[in-house]
Amino acid sequence: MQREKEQFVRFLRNRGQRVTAERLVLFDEIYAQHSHLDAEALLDAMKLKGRKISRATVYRNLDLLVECGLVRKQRLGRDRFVYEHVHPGQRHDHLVCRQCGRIVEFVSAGIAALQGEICRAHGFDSQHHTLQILGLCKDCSDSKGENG
Amino acid sequence: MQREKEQFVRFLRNRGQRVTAERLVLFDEIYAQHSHLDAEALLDAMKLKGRKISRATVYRNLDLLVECGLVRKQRLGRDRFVYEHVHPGQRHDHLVCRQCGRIVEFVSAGIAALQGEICRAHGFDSQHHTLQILGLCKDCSDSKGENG
DNA sequence: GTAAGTGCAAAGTGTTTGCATGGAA
DNA sequence: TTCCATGCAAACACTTTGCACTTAC
Repeated sequence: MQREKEQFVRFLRNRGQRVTAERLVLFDEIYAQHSHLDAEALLDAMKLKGRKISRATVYRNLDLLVECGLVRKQRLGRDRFVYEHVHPGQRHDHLVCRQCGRIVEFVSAGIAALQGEICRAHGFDSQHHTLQILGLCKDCSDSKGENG
Repeated sequence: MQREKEQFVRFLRNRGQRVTAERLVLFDEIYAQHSHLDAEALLDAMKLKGRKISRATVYRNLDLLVECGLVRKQRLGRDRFVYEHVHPGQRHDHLVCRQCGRIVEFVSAGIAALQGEICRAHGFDSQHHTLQILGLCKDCSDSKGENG
């Protein structure tokens, strides 16, 4: 995380952008949490810490982190964008529970191979992929079985 | 398509819902086009045919077709939902060009296997998946090479 | 000191909803 | 005749933007 923070600061300096307290605090929060955050959750987390940051600043800086390559922005089932810090090397995808919204990460070597193969076949120059598997997590499908 | 239309009509009757001119026209349009439509495109297509249908009706009936299982609703790269009629049997995924927005379908047997495997490993009861590969299509990456 | 960042509120975008009117069964 | 469907406009949820004030450099 220290390495990533330095990367972020370097990125800002290179572009003549400023290293503000808000940016650092947001960075810390995103890296402190392992989970998948949306703007609202981030806003709440900031408020809890007594560090109120405006919604606009949250959105603006999330985009900045995405540009920097440190954060990934995706829609996972919901209407909102979900942000997660990029794990070095470890490319993962998501299982999303339609009932409770739980998001589980998984890593599968097979997908990278598949992606390459498909792109070759269609003359695509692929940058990345998004794979979501939607369904019911264990807890939800168990409790569904009990009621039904 | 005739078979699907009958399925739709049966679906409506079973639920005590009505077979309206708007519903049939929308159905026809979605099945006439092979492409991936958003609500706006559908609205425009209707207008072009001199058959004006309100935005609300378009959205309401797209949802109905999704419930009926004849239409798939997804976000593909863009902010809008994209709708496509379901091809019988042929499960496919999408390549999305980030430059021009072109959407190319592909079928890969490997993904279904992967999906099953991953769900088993995580105790998930999977309903379906969405795989998007984002990148540059051949035309866009060629013209990029020329300019750069 | 100067340009970039922030907060606020207003504007955008895409989608959904409430309600009066119209139309299928 | 009865309700469901439609159209319209207003409401919605999330995100972006304009502008005056603040602050990093």
